[in-house]
Amino acid sequence: MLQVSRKFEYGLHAVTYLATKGLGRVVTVKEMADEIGFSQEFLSKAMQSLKRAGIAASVQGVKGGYRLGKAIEEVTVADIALAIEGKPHLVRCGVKADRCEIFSSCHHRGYINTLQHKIQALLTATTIHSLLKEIEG
Amino acid sequence: MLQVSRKFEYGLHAVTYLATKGLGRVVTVKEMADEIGFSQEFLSKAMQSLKRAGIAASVQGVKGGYRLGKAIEEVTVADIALAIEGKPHLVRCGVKADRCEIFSSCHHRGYINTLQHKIQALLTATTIHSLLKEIEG
DNA sequence: CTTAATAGGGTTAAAATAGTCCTATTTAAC
DNA sequence: GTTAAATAGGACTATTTTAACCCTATTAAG
Repeated sequence: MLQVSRKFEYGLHAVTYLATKGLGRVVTVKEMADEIGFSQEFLSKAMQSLKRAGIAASVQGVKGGYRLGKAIEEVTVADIALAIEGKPHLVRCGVKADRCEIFSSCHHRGYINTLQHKIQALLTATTIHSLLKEIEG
Repeated sequence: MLQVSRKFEYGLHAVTYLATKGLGRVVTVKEMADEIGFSQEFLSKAMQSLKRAGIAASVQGVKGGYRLGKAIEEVTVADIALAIEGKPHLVRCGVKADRCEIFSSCHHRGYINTLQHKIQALLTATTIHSLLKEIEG
């Protein structure tokens, strides 16, 4: 429950790396994987997802690599989650459709949706920058 | 990412049921499973977890069943998550131990922990009662 | 003493996650 | 222009987690 996937962790870590050790240059997946100790191939997939979402930008070819695609102040946890995991689908109404009139299944969908919105709002309000600052400060 | 498990969903739904349709009596797992359309056996496991956590109380034997173990105002989403899924372990530092000096792995653990605390605080602040009220109101 | 319920261990099936492998494309350097 | 180092991405496999099922014990009402 509410555990982040490893791919999300890789992405989060990589963004932090780019924002702290990758300023003014492009960083290869190999460097990040070596430094951090992640699987290069798998981190590569995460970077591709981040690139598609505009969070990272890439340079192809020799001397290529990744840099941030936008200011770190503008990257939220929700952005990274969306880029890597796709739309969060917290709600999975297990109630059979034909029972919907019997019990308050719409209430159910309703309040679990409310919960989802609360979590989503929190993630959207949390930038990577702010997380880094909280640790340092 | 951040998707609730079915068991958690079952538990949440059951607590709501007890709080709305189970007042002043005990409700069997069979009744809840039939009404809501869940697997009886699996819901039973969820109820056992809720009972161990004090969220539900049980009566054994014929005419037995479940009722709420505490006031619905006092049951939070975090309580149900903890009862059913165990301690939330959002953080799973994938960084190899011997790399910890090289990169800011403690920062990493630090800020993902900060994120964890934020989510936990939200779930703890959210009672089932408040969710139900938000929908109705 | 039979029946309807919770309690719970153990096993299996299905789904999601994590990781690997291979190939194509891009581009700097020689 | 050939080579080498990098991203891009499709396809596959292994592992882990989740969901579900089966079976037996225990409890208590009638």
